[in-house]
Amino acid sequence: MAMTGKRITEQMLTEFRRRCRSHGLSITPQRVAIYSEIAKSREHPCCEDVFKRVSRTFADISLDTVYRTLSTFAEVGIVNVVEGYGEAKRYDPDMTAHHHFRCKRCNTIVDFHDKKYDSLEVPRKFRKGFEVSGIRVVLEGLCDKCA
Amino acid sequence: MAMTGKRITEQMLTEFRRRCRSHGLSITPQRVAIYSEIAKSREHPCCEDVFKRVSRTFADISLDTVYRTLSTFAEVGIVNVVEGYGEAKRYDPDMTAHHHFRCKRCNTIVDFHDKKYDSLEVPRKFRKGFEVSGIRVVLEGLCDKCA
DNA sequence: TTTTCTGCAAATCCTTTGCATATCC
DNA sequence: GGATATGCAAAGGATTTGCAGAAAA
Repeated sequence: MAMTGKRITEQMLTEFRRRCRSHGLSITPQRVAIYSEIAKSREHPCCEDVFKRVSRTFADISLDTVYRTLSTFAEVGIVNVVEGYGEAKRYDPDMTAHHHFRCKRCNTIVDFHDKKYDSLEVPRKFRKGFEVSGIRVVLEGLCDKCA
Repeated sequence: MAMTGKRITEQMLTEFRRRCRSHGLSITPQRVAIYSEIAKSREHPCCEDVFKRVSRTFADISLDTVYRTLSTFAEVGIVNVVEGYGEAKRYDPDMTAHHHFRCKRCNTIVDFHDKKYDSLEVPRKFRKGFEVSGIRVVLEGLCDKCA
């Protein structure tokens, strides 16, 4: 069962362009290529990973464009930065509520959905004064390959 | 209500020494100083933070000793690396199960305990093959000062 | 006395920045 | 044409590493 990429649809691209416009971002071939690559991914790639993949079809894209672009995408809410533990920053194209399992050994992050986890209440302590915009459960341990 | 440091007890130091021994680590004044400082902390300091504080009483400790030491402590389970989003690595002396609130603006991390969160079940998907050793809920948003 | 640590300096890795040119709107 | 993005090269911050001397077991 290989890790297969997600399929990217025309609607996703349309929505992407809409989002860029609404934030005053120009739509460049580099951005489309980077978006397409990250949107297809499942393993929360870092900039270097994305750069390598985009390079296959966009030979003269530069690494710093990838850094800049993913950083911009994160700012405007096209992607998320995933929680990390000191290594290179990794990005997640899935903006819907979901949770993570992280393997301590190989650093794989597995996304998963779980109704119970989604319905967790914000503890009383954070209901006044604080503004909680997201809840994520992070499981930590060894994945099936490493265990 | 200022952020006050935790008190460090003789038992904690004893336990710290025991742990070092059991992992074959020598007990050096630098390690004791670093341990004492991180054990007192509440704000998940980075290496630089710890270095500054330890330097006050241990003038000629070097920054890379702090890097090496905290990294070693994390390996043997004396401290944890907290989830981060691209900034400097931060450490947490609290090894008991607990959860985090993270402020997106000022990066403050607030520890909290919650019975309900502690009793979350591991989803079926991760019960076979995987080894889940920890569950942490991370709330994200704006803290009372930033909101 | 043997092993392990520390401090120093240099190296490395990841990421950001300044600037001139090219591209988008 | 004016604003914005890109590529390149250089800078920056965080972290690691090699090594010789110092301290711990």
